[in-house]
Parts: sequence; structure tokens; C-alpha cells
Amino acid sequence: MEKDTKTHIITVALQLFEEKGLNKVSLNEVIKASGLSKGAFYHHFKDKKELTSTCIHYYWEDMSNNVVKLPIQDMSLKDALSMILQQFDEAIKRINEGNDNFFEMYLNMLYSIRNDEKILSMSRNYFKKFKQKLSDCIKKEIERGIIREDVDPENTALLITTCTEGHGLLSSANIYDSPNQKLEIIYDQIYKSITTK
Amino acid sequence: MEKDTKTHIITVALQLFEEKGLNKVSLNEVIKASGLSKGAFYHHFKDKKELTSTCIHYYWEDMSNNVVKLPIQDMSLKDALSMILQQFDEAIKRINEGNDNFFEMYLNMLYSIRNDEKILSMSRNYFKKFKQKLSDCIKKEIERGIIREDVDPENTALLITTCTEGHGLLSSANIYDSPNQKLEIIYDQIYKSITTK
Amino acid sequence: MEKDTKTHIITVALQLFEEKGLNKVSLNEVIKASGLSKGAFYHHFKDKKELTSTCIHYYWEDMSNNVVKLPIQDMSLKDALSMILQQFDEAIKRINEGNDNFFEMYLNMLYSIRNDEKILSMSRNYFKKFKQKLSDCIKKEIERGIIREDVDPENTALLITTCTEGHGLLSSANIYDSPNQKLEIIYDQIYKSITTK
Amino acid sequence: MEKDTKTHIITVALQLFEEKGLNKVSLNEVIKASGLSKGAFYHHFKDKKELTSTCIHYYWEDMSNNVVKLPIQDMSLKDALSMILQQFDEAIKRINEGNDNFFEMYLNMLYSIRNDEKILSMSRNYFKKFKQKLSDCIKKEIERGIIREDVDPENTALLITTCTEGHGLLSSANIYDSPNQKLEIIYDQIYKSITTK
DNA sequence: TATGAATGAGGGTTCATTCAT
DNA sequence: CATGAATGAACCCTCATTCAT
Repeated sequence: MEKDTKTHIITVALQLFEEKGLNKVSLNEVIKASGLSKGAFYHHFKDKKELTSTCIHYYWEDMSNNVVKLPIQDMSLKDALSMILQQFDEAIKRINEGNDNFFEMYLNMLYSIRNDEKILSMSRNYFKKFKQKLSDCIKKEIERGIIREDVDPENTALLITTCTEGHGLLSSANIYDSPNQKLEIIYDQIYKSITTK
Repeated sequence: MEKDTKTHIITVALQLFEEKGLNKVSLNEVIKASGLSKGAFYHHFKDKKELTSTCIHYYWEDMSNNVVKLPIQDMSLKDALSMILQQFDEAIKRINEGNDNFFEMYLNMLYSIRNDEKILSMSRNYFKKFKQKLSDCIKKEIERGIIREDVDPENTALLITTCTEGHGLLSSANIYDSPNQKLEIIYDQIYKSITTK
Repeated sequence: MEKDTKTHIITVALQLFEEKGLNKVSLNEVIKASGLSKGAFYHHFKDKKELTSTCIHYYWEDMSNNVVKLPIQDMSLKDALSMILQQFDEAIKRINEGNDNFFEMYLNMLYSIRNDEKILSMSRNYFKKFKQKLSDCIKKEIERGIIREDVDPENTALLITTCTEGHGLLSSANIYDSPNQKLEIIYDQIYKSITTK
Repeated sequence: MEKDTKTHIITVALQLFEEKGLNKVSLNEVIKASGLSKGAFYHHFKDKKELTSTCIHYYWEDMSNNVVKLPIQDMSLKDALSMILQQFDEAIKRINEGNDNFFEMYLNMLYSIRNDEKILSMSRNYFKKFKQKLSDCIKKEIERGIIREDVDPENTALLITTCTEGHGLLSSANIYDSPNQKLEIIYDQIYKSITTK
């Protein structure tokens, strides 16, 4: 029962946060939307910070899992990049076309990283895993003779990771008109430069 | 006189915003720090939003100018990347070692882009110029025979831009331990892949 | 204008504090009773503590002044004690017969002494002055041959001060039925023991 | 078992009250510290008032017993006063050097007297007993020829009681620098004035 | 007897904004 | 142009108490 209420509050809060932006939602709104009383809220959470931080954990875990589940290491690099492209396409669509405030939530999460040990380690883990999967994928492609032998898998994976993140940021921020096309170009550029002729 | 007062307020506000984070500074603080009265403030600004958005303009313009001033197009790509590396190094140091809240200001700016026409166009312009300079630089390097002829300057410039931005974000967020070294690897990776053997 | 509002708030608050007891009065009540808005209150006071502490200062100053004004040093000890007796009689009546909570205010003041430099020094000053006046009075009585020469004025003044305070406390606390009569006995006891036969 | 739980709650509460001051301790704290549940608490006490008033009873009873146990009536007045002096010394030390809030508890008790029949009668009883013991002691000293025959034991006992209480208050409130020495002077002053030459 | 989730009135405080002077 | 007292909605949070289990 207790667990249910807490989860309920988190769910409601996350929805509000994504709709209006984490900083624009007051505790009163969360409480009202959750149909509970003030006291009930404070029975489950120490204070507002605990709620927001918990929500960010959930949000981040959700994002991480989506990536972790991707079977990048078992695919060809071409297919892997295609899949990431598609994933980002959907995310960007959600951000730009939806009415929600997913982007502010994302920025808040980034901001929280510097003040929240747990989120920091989650984030590092996420990027580490993402890079590792790419790296593994590249190694196999080298073995298969698709990627040149002199290519460093680690460094290439790092490059892909950062430019994907940078592209995601600039797209979310609405700076690129046709984000998806841009990412395709970027991936092509990298892909061409490491494959055997 | 009027202009001076306004500029004074903006300067004071920007400093506070960078110190404590845009959302953590109240109008009262700005007014107090600027040594003015409430009425004086409202004489120069319609409301708080006008102040914050003006401040973000200034902040962004400042950042832009720093990039625009870089004579990237007249340098070798190697030198250009070195210079950007150094610039980022300083910025990251400021963010991670300083007591200020530069990063939150940056995130707020990114967030504002989606709600503020003017900032959006400034941002787009900034990234366009940055990319253009890199592109010009690359073209010249191709002519000089340093970069291969089959390399597309536009796309390569796009790649450099996005991975620089992505790397900046991840470094600011404290995700990379040795950010500077990481950026060097990334640039090396790109540079090697486009230069003639 | 500013001074007036602040004084007004203090007056209203003091009245409420004396009626209901300092700990039983909320800021909302003070604000409501003063006819002002929350903002107005916080314009004049940093927080509730500043209000209560200011009120206690006023309260204490008021009490002190009543004592300081007494021309004890120019009277015979007999008359001086009579006068103090009468003063206490009135105070006790106010505490016991009135509807107010003067006593709790007094206790709160006593409690504040230990946490408030200013009140501490006010209090020490008050008791010092009271003792000094009594001491001076006794010295003159010795010169007049009314009080014995071997009597120490300082120590006797200390005795009178402490037993007056002790009696005041026990009377306020409702422990003595006929407080006034008790104080008379106490004073008589002291008086007899120091006068010449 | 029930009795034990109730006593346990009271013990825990008293400790908290003396540490932090009666008004600064919430029921939640008491419940948490006692290791019980909310329901369990309300099984034993009607409401918070019942707890505080019960605690004050205990506190007061404790103080009373300490005095009642003193074999004042069987001692010489000199020794009796010495003993009281020592008792007060310890109490004052506890108040001024300790980190606890014994003094606030004491003031709260005094305040409660006026609103709580039971505490009122306990208090009256306490002071009555204290005075009686002193009075008996003095009577015996008169018989022994140590105190003059014209001294009224009742009135002298009253004087000692009130000045002890007054001194205790002023010392607790931190108004006297060297409280112990002051009390010695006061007692000396009284003692000298009633003994035979 | 005992649990602890839920209640909700009320607490103190902040803050952007207005407006008479 | 400038002042700063006043506004009041909204904020986060505390707490004694109730009640279904």
C-alpha cells in the first residue's frame, strides 16, 4: 500500500514535470493532482527535493534502460547507427511536437548531475555503457573486415557518443531545422571515414 | 544616463545569475545589489522576465562574440582545433573549479531558446557562423593538400560542431573526468580521418 | 511613516502577546490584528523572531523604566519598601485578576535573556540599578542613624532584590494566596533585623 | 506492561523536553524516540496536553522529592543553608554549563501552575514543606540558643524561601555572574541578623 | 492493544508587482 | 526619473490528531 502511494505520487509528479517543466510545478500542484493531502505527501517524502530527485532518477533510469536494451553490440555498425537515429528521431519528435516539457526535464537532470551523487553515477554509467556497446560493435566490424584495422574502437565510440549527445542537445534546443537529416549526415561522415574502401 | 543605469542593472544581474543560478536569484537581490530602488528597476524593465531574457541575450552575445572573434578561417585546421580546445579548457575549468553557477546559466539559456525568438535566432546564427568558419578553414586545407579532396567541408564542420557541443555538455555536467584529454582524442580521431596520408 | 507602521505592529503584537501568551500568537494573528498585509510586515521585520525580540525589548524597557523612575534613593527605607510593595501589588493584581497573559510574557522574557545579548544586558542593568538605589538609600539611613552601622548596604540591597524577585515569581505563579501580605512580612523581617533598637 | 510503556514514554519525553525545551519538541519526535507507533501513543495519552502536563508533574515531583528528602529539620541552620547552597550550585551548573534546556522546562512548569490545578497544589505543597522544614529547624536553633528568641521562625523561613527562589531565578536567567557566591552572601546576611551575638 | 497511512488547518516566509509621493 | 511602503498570492513545510486494519 505504501509503495503504491509513493509510486503514484512519482508518476503524477513526473507527468507534471514533463508537461510544465520541473521548476514550474509547485508541491501544491503535485499534491492536488495526486488527489492526496499535504500530510500524505510528507509521509512519503522528506521534502520537495526528495521528490524531484527521485523523479529525476526515474526519468534517467527510463532513458538509460532504453539505450541499454538496444542490442548494439550484436549488430553491424551501419544498422546500429540506423537504430540510434530512429530512436533519436522519436525523442526529438516528442520534444518538439508534443506539448510537454521533456526538454526542460532533460536540462534539469543534467543540472542535477553536479549536485547529486546518485544521478552522477547513473549518468556516468549510462554513457559508459553506451560507449562500450559501440566499441564492442566496432571491434567486431574490424574482425569482419568492414572497418579498417587501424581504427581505434574506443576513440571512435567516444566520438559517436559525444556528437550524438551534442546533436541531441542542439536539436532539442530547436537549433536544427531538420535534426534527423543532420544526424544522418554526421553518422555518414564518421562511417565513411572508418570503413575500408 | 538611462542607458547606463540599465546596463548597470544587467551587469549586476548577470553576475548574480552566474554566481547563484538564474532561478535562485530574486528581483530583490538584483535591486539591492544594484543599489537602486524598486521603482527605478521597474522604470527600466517591464518585469522580471524582461530582465532575465535581456541578460540571457547579453550572455549569449558574449559567448558568440568570443567564437566569432576566433580567426579560425585563417588558420590551419590543426591550429584551429588546438585553439578551440584551449578555449573549452578554460570554460570547463571555470565551471568545475569556480564557485559560480555558469553551467546553470548555460542550461537556462538553452532552455530559453525554445521560448524566445530572439535567442533562437542568435543561437542559430552562432552555430551557423562557427560551422561556416570551420568549413572555410577546411576548404583552404583541402586546397593546401592537407585534407583529402573527397572530404565534404560542410559535413565535417557539422561533425566538429556537434561533437564539440556534446563534449562541452558532458564535461560541464561532470560526466567526464579529464574532459580536456577527451576532446583532444575526439579531435585527433576526426583529424586523422580526413587528412592525407 | 515607516516608523509609525513598525511601532503600530509592535503595539498590536505586544497586546496580543500579553493577552494570549507569546507562544500562542501566530504571525497571521498579528498581521490580521494590525490590519496590514503579510508583505508589509516583512518589510519592517526580518522574521518573527525579530518581532518577538523587539517586543520583549519594549516590554522590558517599560518595566525597567517604572523601576528606574522610583526615587528610592531619596526616601527613607521604610517608605521605599512601602512604595515597592504598592507597585508589586498593582502588578500582581494585573496578572491575577486581568484576563491577560502578562505572566507568560514575563517568563518568556526571562527565557530570552539567555539567548539575546541585548535583553541580557538590559536585565543586568535593571537589577544593578535597582540594587544600587536600595544600597544608596540604606547608606543614607545608616548616616541618619536609622539603620545600624554594621549593616552592609550592598549585601542588604542584594537580599531585598532577590527576595522581591522571588516573591514576585511565586505570587505571579499563583502560589501565594495573599501575596501582598507575604511581601510585607518579608520586608518587615528584613527591616527589623537591620534597624537600631 | 501498560504502565511500563506509559512510563517509558514519559521518561523519553522528559529527556527531550529538558534537552530542547518543551515547546520545541513535537509529538512525532517523542513517538520516534520512544520507538513506538502513533497509535500506541494515543492509546496511553488522550492528547499532547496530557503528556506535557504529566511530564511536568513528574518533573515537579522529582524536584519536590529532592527537597523533601533533605533532613533540614534535623540540622543546624548553618548546615542546612550550606546544603541548600550546594544543591543550588549543582542545579545552576547544570543549567548554565549543560547543553540542555532545563531552564525552559522550569519556566514552563511555572507557567503551567496557573492552568493546572494539580500542579498548583503540588507547587504549594512543595513550598509549604520547604518553609516548614526551615521553620522547624529555626525553632530548634532558638531552643539551642543559637538563634535569638525574638525571631519569628515562620517569617524567617518565608524570607529564606523567597530569596532562594528569587536567587535561583536570576541565576538561571544568567543575570548573576557568580551565582553561588551571591547566595552565600544572602544567606550570611540573613544568618547574621538572626543569631545571638 | 498496536500500526502507520492519511488528514488538513495552520505555520512562517518569499517575491514579483503596484502606486502614492 | 526615483522612492520604498504596501500588496497578496503562492510557496514549502509542520503537526496534532484520526481511523481502517
